Amino acid sequence: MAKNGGPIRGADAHQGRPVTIQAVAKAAGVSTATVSRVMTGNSSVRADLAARVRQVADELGYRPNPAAQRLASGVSETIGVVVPNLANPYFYDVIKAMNTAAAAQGYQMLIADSNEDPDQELPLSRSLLRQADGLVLLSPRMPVASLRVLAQDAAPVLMVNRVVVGVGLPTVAVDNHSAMLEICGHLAMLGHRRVVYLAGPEHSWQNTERQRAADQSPAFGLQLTSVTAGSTIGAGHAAVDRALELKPTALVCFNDLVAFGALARLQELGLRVPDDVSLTGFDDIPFSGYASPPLTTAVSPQLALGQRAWQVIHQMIDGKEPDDTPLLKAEVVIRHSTAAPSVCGHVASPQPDLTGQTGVAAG
Amino acid sequence: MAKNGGPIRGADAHQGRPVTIQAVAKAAGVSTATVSRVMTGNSSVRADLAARVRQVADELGYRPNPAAQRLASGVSETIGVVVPNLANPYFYDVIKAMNTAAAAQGYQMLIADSNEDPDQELPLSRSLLRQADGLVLLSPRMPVASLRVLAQDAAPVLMVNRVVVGVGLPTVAVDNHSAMLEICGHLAMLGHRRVVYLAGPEHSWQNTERQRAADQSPAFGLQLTSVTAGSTIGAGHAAVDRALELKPTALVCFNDLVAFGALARLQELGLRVPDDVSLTGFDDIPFSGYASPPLTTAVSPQLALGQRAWQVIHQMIDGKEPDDTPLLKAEVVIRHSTAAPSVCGHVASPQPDLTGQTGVAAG
DNA sequence: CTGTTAGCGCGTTCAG
DNA sequence: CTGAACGCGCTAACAG
Repeated sequence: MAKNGGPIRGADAHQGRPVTIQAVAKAAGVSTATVSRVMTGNSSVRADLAARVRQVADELGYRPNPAAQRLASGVSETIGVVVPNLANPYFYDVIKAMNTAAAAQGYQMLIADSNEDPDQELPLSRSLLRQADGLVLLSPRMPVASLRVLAQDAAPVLMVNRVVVGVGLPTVAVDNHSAMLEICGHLAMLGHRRVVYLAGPEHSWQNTERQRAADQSPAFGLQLTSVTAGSTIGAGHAAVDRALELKPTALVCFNDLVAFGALARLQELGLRVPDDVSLTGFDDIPFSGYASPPLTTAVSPQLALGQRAWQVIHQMIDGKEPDDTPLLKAEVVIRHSTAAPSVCGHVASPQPDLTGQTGVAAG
Repeated sequence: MAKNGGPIRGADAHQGRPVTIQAVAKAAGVSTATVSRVMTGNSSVRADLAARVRQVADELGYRPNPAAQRLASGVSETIGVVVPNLANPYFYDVIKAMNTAAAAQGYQMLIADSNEDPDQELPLSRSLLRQADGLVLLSPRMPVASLRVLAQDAAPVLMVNRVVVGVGLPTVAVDNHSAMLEICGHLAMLGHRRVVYLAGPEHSWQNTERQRAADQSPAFGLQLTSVTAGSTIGAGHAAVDRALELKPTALVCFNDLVAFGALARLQELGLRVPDDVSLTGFDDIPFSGYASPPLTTAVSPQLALGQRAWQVIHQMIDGKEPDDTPLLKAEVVIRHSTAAPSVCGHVASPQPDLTGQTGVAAG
């Protein structure tokens, strides 16, 4: 009389008690092992028996308890994702792509937001790793020592958009450096000289790479100075005034969000883009093409990145050695926020309604 | 000799075997029950004993297995979230707010994207509900029958931004109707007459509410027609041409994303906002204030909504009857995308550089 | 206050 | 191919 079906002891006696594998087994006149085999589909069961079990399970509305499955098998079909800022369109486009790919294979996503706090990342990561089959770190800002801790757990951990040699973590990343080089080259070709870079978050590898390219721009004849901004619209907005003190003819922004903020501030100041100041972003978030003027930026391939990230982490979970991914290429797309600098410097005098684009050749 | 510590049988023999509660118990010379009590902090344990256990646990790096905890206790400290589109900034801000509130109390978030497919929502919901302590449905599109199925599971399920009477689901929502009424009133006061509403997704309650308000606008003297758009930038972009056939002086958009798309299309067409056509959005996503012109829109309070949603679902999980939440108010914010209609209809002739805002009174 | 003992629901050997 | 039995790691009675 011990285990007779409905142990009425929880609060949910009326109809909420979930159907267990035992209930199905009894109703189908088989053992729980057989039900388990049918449900997982791993072992083989005689066809008619399997059909009967399946039908009974359906009728009873049986759905395995994930916690029990996890405990018994050690598999959760879940991946953890740590992201610095859940409210950045760049990240969530990557997440969406990953999620789509993962969902297609029955995996779900446990997401944690570190709020741009590098010290939060390790604890969050370890916590997720305890519940998920694998972990994806999006643009992690944590110190290398922390990465190392994660790496030696020997669990499937993938870094996206951060490259660190010597830590044994597989990586999928975009080639920020060469795209930023192209952006600088584009500006130089347009005739710009005094340019300022509105830099991103301190611990961001992407910023490091973009900054590195920016620092090389003297090779194109650019005099580039950096001003700290950040990764948000607000940061871009706030950094413009400091940047303008340097009398630049172009502003190169860490990302599109910063460019958005900068654009707004410039317009508040009565400066026109690109007539008075050229402006570039990075990432090509969906809004950038629709801004006015549409932003010149680099298409950081969110979709491909997300898909590739899933592929790699999936392989790792399956115990395969992941294929090495070369850096993904970021295409620079020239839109209307960049043009040749005006002859009279960044504070332009009132001008006729020229549509930009083919402005005055600069000296 | 059965359970002697490190059962070397899995593949991870060297150093990857997690420390179990038993290991801690043995090392501390207490029973597993005591360790459990110390870790959960529910029951009381003699102070010195507790301290010893804690220290041993720390030294061993013990961290409880969540699956086992879940199985034994029935609690996962996880909430599930179903969202129609993981790539919509509006949802993200709500999710981020919820996540922040939830994380502060040790809860995590399992997120599923239904990709605007109403039929995906029920299976996703049931799956999440099996693993989480509660479920939050963001702007669910699923049919009422499905909601009813979820409701009778007697599990904690909360709807956000959808109000359905008669289904027993608690709800947190924004008052879309009155805000939209205000938007229409604002346009009427400016002197607009021919207005078209770029409508949102068919199964969206928010669209229903906004549409309902729009349909009442004849009371203000507006002649409003609706054109189906959707909820994305692309949808707004695509709907403009159809809308313009009606020669409107203003476009009222389902949300800011649609407004963004519409704005871009209008500009491609050489129409100026607001000089030639006024434009309104809804939600006030972070980009709207930075668009050019900045969008007149309604501030759908994402932060408050997310916080409130967490409060309510948390109460439900704790078995309390949730407080009834009145509709949250959405403030209309007038920015620069709306102005009085130009006297000569929507295809304006070249005009002097008037700054908009206080334009000509219309007939 | 503490230890002993059952399970939680399922996957998985191991016999048959 | 199938069933019996064990154990995943932990919490929650129940005794003491």
